[in-house]
Amino acid sequence: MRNAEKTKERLLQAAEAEFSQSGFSGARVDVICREANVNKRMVYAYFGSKEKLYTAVLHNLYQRLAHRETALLEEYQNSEDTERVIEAIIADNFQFLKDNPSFVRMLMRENLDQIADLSVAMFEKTNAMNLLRRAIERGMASGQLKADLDVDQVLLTLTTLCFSYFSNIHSMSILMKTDFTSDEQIEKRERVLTQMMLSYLRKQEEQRS
Amino acid sequence: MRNAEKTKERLLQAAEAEFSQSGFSGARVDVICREANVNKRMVYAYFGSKEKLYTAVLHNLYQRLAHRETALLEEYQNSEDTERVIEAIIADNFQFLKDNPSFVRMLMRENLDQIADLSVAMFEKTNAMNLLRRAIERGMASGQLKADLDVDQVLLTLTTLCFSYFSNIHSMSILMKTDFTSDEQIEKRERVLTQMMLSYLRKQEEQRS
DNA sequence: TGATAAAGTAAATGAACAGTTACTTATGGA
DNA sequence: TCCATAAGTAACTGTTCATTTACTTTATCA
Repeated sequence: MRNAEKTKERLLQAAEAEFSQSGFSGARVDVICREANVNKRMVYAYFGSKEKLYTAVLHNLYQRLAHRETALLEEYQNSEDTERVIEAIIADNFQFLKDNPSFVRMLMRENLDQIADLSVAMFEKTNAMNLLRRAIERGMASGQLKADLDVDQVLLTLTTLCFSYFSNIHSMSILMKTDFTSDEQIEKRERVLTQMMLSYLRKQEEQRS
Repeated sequence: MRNAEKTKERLLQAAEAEFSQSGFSGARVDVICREANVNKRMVYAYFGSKEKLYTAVLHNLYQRLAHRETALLEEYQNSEDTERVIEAIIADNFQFLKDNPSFVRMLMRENLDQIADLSVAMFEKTNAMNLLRRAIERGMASGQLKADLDVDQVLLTLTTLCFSYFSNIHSMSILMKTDFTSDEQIEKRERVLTQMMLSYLRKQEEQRS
């Protein structure tokens, strides 16, 4: 009946929903407690303050991301097939962002608010970026990809294209009168982006349909 | 000494700064008043409520955008040169987003919060999107561009790439250890994006260096 | 079994804040 | 010049909310 771990877990989950929905200052500790079915007192017992609860939520989300990235890295770090690696990274990104809408929202808020130190620390450890960078550099060296690519710009483009599909999905749906939140549209977007990026990166003579 | 118009204007400007900085619930009416050097009472006399003040700020920003877009439309709506039109639209987007960081922030917040009715209404009137659509369709018909493009996806890509450079500029600067806010980097990004999009859209045989 | 520490509750406290009220001062037309 | 009205001020009100306090219940192990 009494279980500190479970209670913490429920608080964390409710907090993730509330903070990603309403932001730090918009979020209500009372709402979090109501949703979690936990007494307000426990927030302070377990987390210390609203702010520390927010940080815990953020930390938790970055953990999930890091976990996926590690798996991806292990699978592909020795792959010679540049195009497969790029495809896999895009696919992984799409899957993660689709499965974790609150991650998308929290990251948007981090971009708006101040980029908490925690985020800075996590960004610096990110693996997928390094994997992608190495894949592109290897592809350029081996002649699979164009030789004159600006690697940083390519990374920027690719990362940005994945993330912003999800972060601007609402305004874009209105702007283009299409529901981009459907699975069908998400899959389509992934396909289009992958093809576009590959066709841009590939050497001309290796161009395929 | 007393001037209702000037007072309103000062309030609006201070409100734009405060709302885009802190969001609706994070923004403090007292801060807006202090910055504007205006008594709190006047917010309620002139705008009615915090919420209506927010709406006025948003409206004002959309007006600025619409103004630019109309000018762009007049200049390019009859142009036959698809590539020049695309270049001009990207250039205009970059200029506007660079000059109006609070627009970027407010739009991010609209995406996060709920997309106010006002935003929906403004999105529906947007001109640059239609101009771009027509330019691409014309380019496809005339054979300047690939014939099998998915126009909606291209519009999505282009709009997104411009906006998200500015909206994610902070996390990206950290992630890639580069200050993307400098004029130099902004110009570089515009150049790279323009070239990338054009090289992707062009028919293969018309490919240039 | 019963004492003690952990888990949980309900209600209070006080600060921050949006919105109001009652009042004062400047301005411009009669 | 004076008065009607618009512009502006300062202090107050009521609410919302994060955080605390004082108290109760449950579990565990000596």
